[in-house]
Amino acid sequence: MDDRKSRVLAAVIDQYLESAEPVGSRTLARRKAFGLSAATLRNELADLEEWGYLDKPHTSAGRVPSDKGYRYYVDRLLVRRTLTAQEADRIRAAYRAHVREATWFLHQTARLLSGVTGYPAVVITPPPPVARLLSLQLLPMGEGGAALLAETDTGLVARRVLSIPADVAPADLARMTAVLSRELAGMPLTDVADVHLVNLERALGRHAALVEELLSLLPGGDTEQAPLATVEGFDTLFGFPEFHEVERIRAVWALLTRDTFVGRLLAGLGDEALAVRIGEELAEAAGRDLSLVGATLRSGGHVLGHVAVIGPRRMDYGHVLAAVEQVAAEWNRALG
Amino acid sequence: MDDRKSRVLAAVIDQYLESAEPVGSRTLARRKAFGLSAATLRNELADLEEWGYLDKPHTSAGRVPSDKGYRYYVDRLLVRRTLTAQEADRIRAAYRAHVREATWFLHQTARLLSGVTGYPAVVITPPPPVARLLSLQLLPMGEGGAALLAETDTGLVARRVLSIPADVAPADLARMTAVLSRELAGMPLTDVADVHLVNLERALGRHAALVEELLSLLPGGDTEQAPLATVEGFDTLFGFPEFHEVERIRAVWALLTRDTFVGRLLAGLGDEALAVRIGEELAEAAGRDLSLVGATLRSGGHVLGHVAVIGPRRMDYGHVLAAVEQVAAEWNRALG
DNA sequence: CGTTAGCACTCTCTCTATGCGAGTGCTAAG
DNA sequence: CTTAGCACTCGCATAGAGAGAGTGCTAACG
Repeated sequence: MDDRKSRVLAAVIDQYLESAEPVGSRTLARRKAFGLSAATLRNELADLEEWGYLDKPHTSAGRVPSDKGYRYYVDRLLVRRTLTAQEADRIRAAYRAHVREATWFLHQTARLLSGVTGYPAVVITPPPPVARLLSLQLLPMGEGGAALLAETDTGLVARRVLSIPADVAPADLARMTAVLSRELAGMPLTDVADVHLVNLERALGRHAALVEELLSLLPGGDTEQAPLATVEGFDTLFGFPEFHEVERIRAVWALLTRDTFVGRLLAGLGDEALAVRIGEELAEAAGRDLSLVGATLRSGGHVLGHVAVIGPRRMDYGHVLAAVEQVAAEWNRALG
Repeated sequence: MDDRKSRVLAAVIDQYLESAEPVGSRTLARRKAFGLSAATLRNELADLEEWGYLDKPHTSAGRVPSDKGYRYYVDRLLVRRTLTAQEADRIRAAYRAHVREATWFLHQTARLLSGVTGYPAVVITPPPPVARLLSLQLLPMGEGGAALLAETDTGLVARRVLSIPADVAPADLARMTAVLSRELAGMPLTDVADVHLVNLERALGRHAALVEELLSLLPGGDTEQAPLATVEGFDTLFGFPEFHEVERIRAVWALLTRDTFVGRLLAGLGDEALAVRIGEELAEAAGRDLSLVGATLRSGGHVLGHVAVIGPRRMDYGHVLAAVEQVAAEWNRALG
């Protein structure tokens, strides 16, 4: 792949990112100043196609980048764009808040990314085994109520507000808190829901069953309905020609809301700081038209979660990469 | 409107609800056993059209119900269906949880309604002025953290977990809690964000500014990004032929996620226990193809919020009405 | 030997014409 | 009042023609 071919490939991709339509030799010769005729470009295009960097929708159409083409483009040809001052400010401002709830922050991060890039964004909370319980408090809360607050070693917090039977006194709650803190410290959050400690039963007597039930409502318990993964900015997809048929949109929606998909996808990023997945690399038939730019979010050494922009394969990779990078950097500065 | 015309109107609507296609005299005569010929039905249809109960997409098409037709159908012709045992069980089970956070319950309710009916569902939290602060606690939470818990007279709870400067000791938090409880009790939640009490400043000294900032993060404060209204089950719309063009879907999405729309819409239900809004009754050009079946949710005498199923105007009103009614009843039993 | 002009060919997309089917309104007879 | 018959109206699907854009190949050029 010599230098000229690279430039041709880049030109095709740039053009296609803009127009969403197959790029022909003629338009290419006219638009970009190659100093080459259409005929010469045709030869170059034929080579690039043969090598797998370009596809042809049908015999007499122009060329369209293939996964391999995009991959080469992202890895080697992309001119890394910097964000505008406004965009950078917006990202910085988002991480100045005092709030430090995991879900709130993750939502915030996804919304921010979607807003800045104009594509949908997804986030996922830590893979369950990671978050370990640090402290656990059961606090009286109004009449017949109690708040269950759990802090984890990722520095973030889970909570539930519950109603409890009338015969449980504040003193009982305090005793429960003491027992729970002692018994559960260091336990993965996932396991808390299934806890059935003998010690617990001895210490708490008749309230043991109640406490167990309450614990099952913490995140990770099967009654926790809040999805681990969330999607923001889905509506941006309506604007792209590749999703102008309902079936396409529907397929993407189904994919993004299928509870295992986003999770597995982002978990697949492992601990790559900045990752790009293009088309079939998503390992999902329905995701053939999609690409992803994701980052790993850490807090205190742990992988806390992943965030990613998911958009049409025909994505403005330069811009998105810059945005994701910046967001990850701010996150790490604020919570790392 | 004599009895026979009513039966014809009902037949047209029933048929249209099923097929989503204009109903002609011929099909009507064939399908439903009227003992009348197509020609006679044509006369009846012409009358119903003249009176405004039916529309014609174009001269030589069949008839389609108008808003007025649907309205008459819902008010007088509808045979009230009962839910299946499974559906009823599902609804009952959903309200057995111990959790009593407003947002959790509202999400749950919307998800439930969408799941049972097969249409999208929306909920909205109480109109701001209603929820008044009962108690407010600031609790130490791990290192450099604090939980701000606010309970309101609607029996539900708002909370934030925040980070605080290192020089704020647990004792400081306790003092703040005492001051805040005294000063803010009874205040509408909305106003808390804007609070600037002289008393507060005297009692808290150098921490006053911090507390004010923290308070602004409670719901109602403008930094609270969580939407008041939420939509569940949007994807059900993909299945309906009336939304087979992206533009339609997009318009509905825009409507449902426009932060003022669902709010105004549901607020418009006032305190009607069970309300139906059809097409133009939604008072929104883009909502012409939609209908809504909503209920008012109360807790302790207050209107706590509204929940509604929003779907195509061509909706299974009988089923949806039964489901919404049942959900509202269970809600009131659990939280009323 | 790389580059370019020319040419025949392919394929999609748009436009137009045509015919079919479903439905209507009207009229006249039962 | 009901019904059969009939002429008429639209929408929609199908087919054919033509334009436009693009391709591959060949042969000439510097």
